[in-house]
Amino acid sequence: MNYWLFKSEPFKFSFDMLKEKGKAGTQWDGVRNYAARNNMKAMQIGDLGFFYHSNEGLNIVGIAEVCALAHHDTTTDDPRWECVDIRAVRDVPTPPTLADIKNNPKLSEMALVRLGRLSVQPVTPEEWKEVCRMGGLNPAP
DNA sequence: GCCAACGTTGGC
DNA sequence: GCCAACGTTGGC
Repeated sequence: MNYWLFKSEPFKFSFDMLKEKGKAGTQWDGVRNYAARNNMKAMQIGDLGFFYHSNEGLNIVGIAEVCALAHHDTTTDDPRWECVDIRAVRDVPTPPTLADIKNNPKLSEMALVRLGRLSVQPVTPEEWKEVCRMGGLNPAP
């Protein structure tokens, strides 16, 4: 089991919209970055990921689960681009903000801090536990 | 709205 | 295959 972080602008696709998709979830399409795509190709069914709102909110608002392995992104004809499907698992009770994360020395190596523009990021188990603790999820899922 | 970071493109 | 130019992202 691995941990990840999905970034989205809430006015384009928010965590609430993911929740409305229900158990079937939705394909995480539109990613046109090789590093982000490679992360998705490495995902397994049942992997968990934080759902981060960029531009507005700047916080980790929910937890999502990978429910389909990487497959062709149907929003393009280009065979290079693949994506996984994810579904909402639960809200984070007290969403940690980017500032909170930057202020936590344990999280100074997080991709969210170091590689701000990467839209799909790996999260280490230590970072996962720490962010869950900050978010009011204890023990971590 | 500005600007820094960084990925991509294209000329050589 | 290098590197400058350019475009996009995203925090502030």
